[in-house]
Amino acid sequence: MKAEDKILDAALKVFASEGFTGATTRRIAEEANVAEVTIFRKFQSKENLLKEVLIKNRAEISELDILFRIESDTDIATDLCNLGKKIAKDLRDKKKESKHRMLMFMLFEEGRRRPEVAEILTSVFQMYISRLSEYFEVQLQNGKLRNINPRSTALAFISYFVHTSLLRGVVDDCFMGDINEEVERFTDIFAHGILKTADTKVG
Amino acid sequence: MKAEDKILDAALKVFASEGFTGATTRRIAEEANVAEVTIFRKFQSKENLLKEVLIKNRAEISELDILFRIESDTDIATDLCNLGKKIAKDLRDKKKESKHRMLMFMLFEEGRRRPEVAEILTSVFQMYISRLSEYFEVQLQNGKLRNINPRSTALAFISYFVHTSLLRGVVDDCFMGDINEEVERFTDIFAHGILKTADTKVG
DNA sequence: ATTGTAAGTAAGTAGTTACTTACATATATT
DNA sequence: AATATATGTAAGTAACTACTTACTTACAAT
Repeated sequence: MKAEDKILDAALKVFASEGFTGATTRRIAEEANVAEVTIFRKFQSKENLLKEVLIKNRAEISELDILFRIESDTDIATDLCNLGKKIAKDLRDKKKESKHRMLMFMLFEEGRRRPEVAEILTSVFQMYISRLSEYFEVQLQNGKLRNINPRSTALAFISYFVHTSLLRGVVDDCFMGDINEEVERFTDIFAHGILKTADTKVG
Repeated sequence: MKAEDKILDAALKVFASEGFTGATTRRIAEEANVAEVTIFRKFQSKENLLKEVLIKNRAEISELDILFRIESDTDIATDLCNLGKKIAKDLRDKKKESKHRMLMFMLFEEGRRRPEVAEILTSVFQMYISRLSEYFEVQLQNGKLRNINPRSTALAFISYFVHTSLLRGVVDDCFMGDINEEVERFTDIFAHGILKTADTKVG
């Protein structure tokens, strides 16, 4: 792994856990196993390092687009449950040291201070919401859903996952037991909330 | 207003917007309209100032308990909608410069770094969830709800409000139109998600 | 063998920050 | 009037941090 990439990865990690102000170039260098001066040779300034971290991960996030593409199963409740599990799994995947959660934290924290960061958070959310909205829109036209607003519905769905994932980063696992079970419970409520009642069809 | 209180209020404001590390005692002093040295005379250290800010606002937050007490209206959908509007209103109340949102941001941000802060966030959430759970529990025994888990349901409900409130602090209002309308849409879905279907009763 | 490149070591600079000390002033209490 | 208490002004200290400079080492290409 090249020094530049090691630094970028380390920087994301340290920025996410200490915040931009709290992160020191020394710690980033330690984390990356490079000399501190290498950071400045490659990235000129801490400010610019942040910029590059965002650029790199923005690209990575865009590919995440796929995560929100629903593999339709004819059954909406099952669709949502599977999607939910997929999202929840991704937001706590330890293999990639939970890059998405680190990014999420950074975007939320630094977004309040830096418009460029807020702009990224905005566009990421817009992407997620668009994807989900499309799905709801289609199901609405299929006559399977009650009279709901697709965008608001998408936001509500996503809120649960982002919030619990943020919460888990702070209070780890004290509210929630088994994650899959929790997701099942949530998506069950959610699906019932938007579907035309089964009874209506039967009756 | 006494210097001590001016400092505590200013500190919450600055801590919430800049983070603990990013907040300087100079800025807090400016914000409070006191000399910087007064901060140290009253609070000894920045660290200790944070502690006192938490103590003061923890007491204030405990009173918030009332917010989650549901004024029952016999109709669960209406109950939840009213509760939602009450929460949403409180989380953006400008009169108190949105103290709750400032606190929320601070608890989420600093909670990841300071166990004492995480502990507060935990207990605040536990209080909220308990209150709501009780309500769901009762309605469950009244036979009005589907077979849901009260605690998971409470968490899901709260997630929407915390998340949208956090989001609003970063991307202000770009996803959501009129807040009350959004809340109505969400609580409509949510109520339908947990209630025994109307059709069942009719048919 | 020479040169170029990527990286490390070491020392230093300038600015900031938490916190201190010493002294002055205003206000309230006795 | 005298004293105590709360606050301000001003100057300074020690530590830290972003960033620089100068020199060295390792290695690959020519």
